[in-house]
Amino acid sequence: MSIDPPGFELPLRLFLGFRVLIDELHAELARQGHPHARPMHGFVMQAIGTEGTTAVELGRTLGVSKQAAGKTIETLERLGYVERARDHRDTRRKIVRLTPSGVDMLVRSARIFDDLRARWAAVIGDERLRALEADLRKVTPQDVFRLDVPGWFGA
Amino acid sequence: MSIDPPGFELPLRLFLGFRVLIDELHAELARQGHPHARPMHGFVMQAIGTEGTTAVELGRTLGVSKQAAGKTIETLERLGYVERARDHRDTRRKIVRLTPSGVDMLVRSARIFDDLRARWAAVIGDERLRALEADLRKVTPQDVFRLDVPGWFGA
DNA sequence: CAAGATAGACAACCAGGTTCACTATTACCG
DNA sequence: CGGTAATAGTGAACCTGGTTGTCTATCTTG
Repeated sequence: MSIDPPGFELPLRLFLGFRVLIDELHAELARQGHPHARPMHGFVMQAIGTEGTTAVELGRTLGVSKQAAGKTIETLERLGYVERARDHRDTRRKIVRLTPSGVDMLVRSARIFDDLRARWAAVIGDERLRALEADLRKVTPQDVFRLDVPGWFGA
Repeated sequence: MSIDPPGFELPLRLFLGFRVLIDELHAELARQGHPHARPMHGFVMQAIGTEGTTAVELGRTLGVSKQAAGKTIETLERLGYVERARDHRDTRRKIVRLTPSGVDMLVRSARIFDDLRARWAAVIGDERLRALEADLRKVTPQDVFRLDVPGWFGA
């Protein structure tokens, strides 16, 4: 029959948990040869997927304008994570595809996230972690990609 | 004996949970007369506290440069949430203090966060919510203010 | 009292987002 | 079949909120 914590702790803890995972991911990615990876890069590349996509499509997936998506693609291209080729069936379109380096980054990220999850499981217990994930699924939207991550904070 | 979800779901769910709470907070704040409140404003004002602070101090608390803290204070000042007065014992310093409107916003935020937490409790159960918070405390840093919230995502 | 530290402010820059405007290409329909 | 409408990409101008560097004014201290 303990007293409830103040309501503002919950969002803070959620955000801190997110930050801890993301920070550790990128520290480890840097060690594994991806020092320029940024939090949103992996996320965007996941949205690009193995099939490739276009700027307009990516913008829709991420919930940002096509111009913003275009800028992000440019950055990723400079870093060598994606490449663009024109679509021969529709010469307006430019297909964005992951390069081997981009795929490597995603593969490593997946492995690191699994390791981090295992570390959490070791701390709080396997059952509790699964319960935590199940509970969060109940109070969050299903569509995991429409984070509107970029820019949501200042808007 | 179910299969573990992929590790990348955990950070996403944490972030989504955070976003849901913050978005609902600001929708409700807008309804209650604070339509210009932004996610970081409440956070920064919490860091300013009832005692007041200075730009340099605030920057240290938040983990940003004093210039960035100064810009944020300007914004808050334009919105009428804080005011600056010079310190008579050290005329270099300018003390930043919450205005009544700023205090009102914080008070309302606290109440709304409590309500939102209660809604989560109704969905996943009181015990489970407490367990979730307790577990997150185990895997996140104690110092809740050094979020480095502003700008961490792009850096 | 001179030298160093500190507070605040200004400028230039960067990242990433927005909207508006424009071109090139494709799709549709009378 | 051809003209109109829709779509893909790009550029420009602007906003926010961060950064570093520099400068002045004001303590603080040896």
